[in-house]
Amino acid sequence: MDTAERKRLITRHTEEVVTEEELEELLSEPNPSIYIGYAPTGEMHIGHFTTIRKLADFLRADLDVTVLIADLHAHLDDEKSPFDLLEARSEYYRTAIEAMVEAAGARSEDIEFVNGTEFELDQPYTLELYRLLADTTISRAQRAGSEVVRQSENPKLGGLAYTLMQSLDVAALDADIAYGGIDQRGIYMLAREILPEHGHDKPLCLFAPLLSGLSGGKMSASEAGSGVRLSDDPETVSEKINGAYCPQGEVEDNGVLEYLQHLVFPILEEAGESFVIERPEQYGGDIVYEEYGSLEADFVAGELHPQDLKGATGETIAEIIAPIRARFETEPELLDRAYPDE
RNA sequence: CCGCUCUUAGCUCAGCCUGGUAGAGCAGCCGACUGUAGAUCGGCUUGCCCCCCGUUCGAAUCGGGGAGAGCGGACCA
Repeated sequence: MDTAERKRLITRHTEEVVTEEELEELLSEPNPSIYIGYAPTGEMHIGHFTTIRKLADFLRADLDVTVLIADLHAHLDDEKSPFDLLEARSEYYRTAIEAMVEAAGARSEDIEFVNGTEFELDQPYTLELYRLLADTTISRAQRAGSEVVRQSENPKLGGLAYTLMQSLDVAALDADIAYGGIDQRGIYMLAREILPEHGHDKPLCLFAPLLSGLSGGKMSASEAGSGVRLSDDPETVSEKINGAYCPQGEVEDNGVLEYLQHLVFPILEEAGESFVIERPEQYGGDIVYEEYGSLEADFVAGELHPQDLKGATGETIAEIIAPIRARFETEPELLDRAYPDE
């Protein structure tokens, strides 16, 4: 596989590469590596899946892929996860991520998993962390983490340590590329700024798009109806899609279209399938789309009605998450232990 | 260590002074209207009023004790 093809695989369906030149250069070196970190907090949803799907592309492009289960981070961020649940949630996250990778057509054994507590408590790491703490202003760290760390009237120090630790993780895991949702941009830009000052390599960054919530705002793990959970059954998926904010002809803040663009079509494309919308004769009969662009064009032109679109979208998404959902039906205790109060 | 403030619906808070067992906004749910959703209109749900003890016929409200949170001061001879 040539460099151009590898680059295409790595960057397709992403939001931003920092920088393309650096990526091309990196791909000429042996064994380039990429990592993504997840703080095991709320239950995973299809937004996570859009991001994790890409790991299959990275493997195809012959990158070394590491997934960090950032257990400490889950607690440092305003104690989103109680300390006592870190282990259970880490286990759930790892299983869910493995299932997503498998569903994306790759082998989860090809990915290296590491928990934060396996190295973030070691002396070299903590010493380096203290040096970063000594060298970074509060406002700089706050700004970098503002899209990731929970903001509150009385912010804890943990949120600031979180940001520096995530920056340091890139170096500690020896990753050439830091990958994550575009919300992580602030933190990794900080990493690019401060890691070289402390004798580490400047990481490349690759960002995935974030999906809007179905009610118009950002998708949130804590807001039950705002996104499709991986554990939702087909009926629930359809209900959520049917209830989504989806103004006719409008693309802005339209969660349904975003799901199609960033999740459904990329998967169909990979599988060589097309998107079939069943539609009553009175509204024009069934219609088939091969790619997202023409669907959006029809939608904007008013030739595709939201209700027809929602039906097909719900069904397709339910099929997409079916294998992941099945994984947890065989081991329901994974979810029960991770979220005992739900 | 000392002082002050706060704790009431999922969230933000009002009510407390002048006791009569609780309200608003937002959220949520259900209808109407749109071939979806939203918006709009109509309707509805929800509470250990932080805990314990006391006063009282009656305590969210008054008194005492305690817990949690926030802020400030002091200590730095």
